[in-house]
Amino acid sequence: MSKDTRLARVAHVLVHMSFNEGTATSETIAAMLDTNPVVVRRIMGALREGGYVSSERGPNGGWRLERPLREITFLNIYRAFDPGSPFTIATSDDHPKCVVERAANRALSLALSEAAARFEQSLSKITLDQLLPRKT
Amino acid sequence: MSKDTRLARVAHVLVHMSFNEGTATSETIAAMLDTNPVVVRRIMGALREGGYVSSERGPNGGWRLERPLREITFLNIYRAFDPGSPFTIATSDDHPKCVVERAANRALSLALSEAAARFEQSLSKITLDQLLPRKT
DNA sequence: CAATATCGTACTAGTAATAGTTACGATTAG
DNA sequence: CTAATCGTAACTATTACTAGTACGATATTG
Repeated sequence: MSKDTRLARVAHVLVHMSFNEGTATSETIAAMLDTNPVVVRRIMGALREGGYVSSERGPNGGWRLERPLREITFLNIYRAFDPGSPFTIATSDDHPKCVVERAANRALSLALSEAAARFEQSLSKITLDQLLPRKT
Repeated sequence: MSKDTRLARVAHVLVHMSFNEGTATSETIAAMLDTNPVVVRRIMGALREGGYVSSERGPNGGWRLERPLREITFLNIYRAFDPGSPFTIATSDDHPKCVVERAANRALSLALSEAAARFEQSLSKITLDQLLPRKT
């Protein structure tokens, strides 16, 4: 599978958007990310549902940042994408009735959920304003 | 990407192998996992390098468990597979010179490595003998 | 109302990892 | 020598993504 880079990319974009009041079009943002406007619409669309950005159609439309950077965390963004498991590792399903397989799956699931909880905890501490360049 | 189920599957197999002294052929193990002997050889081959199992060729050959279950942890198995990142999430690489992107990548990398450390810590506490059915 | 800018979205293509399969060679017991 | 078994290369299938194409919907402007 190719990796999911949406979180890092959109964090990057939102910080740049905060530099310019007004709206940025999908095309402009796509140029920033070396990609296609459709990719941008998909990513930004997910954030819109959480109220972090808004969009307007038609001429002079585009995307607008709706919250200050310090009020948006990596966890907010991560959850906006409605992600499945962030792991490439999963339990097995060969013999669902085998008590040994079930015990192995239970142990692995616990380790995965502990790691996922730690990941979300770390994400919750990162706000977008922390990404601003220091003004020495 | 399809998910990596090797850890759960091989843990299951090793526990069953402990029930029978002697060797188990790749074919026998493959039947247990509903798969093909070649898949088994690939998975078991990785464990052989860590000394957890050994293999013998020729008639009456097969795979033998070389360590007691309580001395094999999920972390031992996980590392035997020489895994890359266990995450589906990665940093972005669109504008490596942009200070904002770099800051976003740094923050995300830290969260990922904290979660990975937690995962390995959890795996290190699971020994295979914990998967044995309780004899009430 | 016409023209154009812009988002919305369904559909297809590309990608990267494990899983599965086939084929065949190497080794060893008897 | 024969048969059982592992070793491994090469190829295909599956899965779950991201990336890209095409076209429709909507809103502004004159």
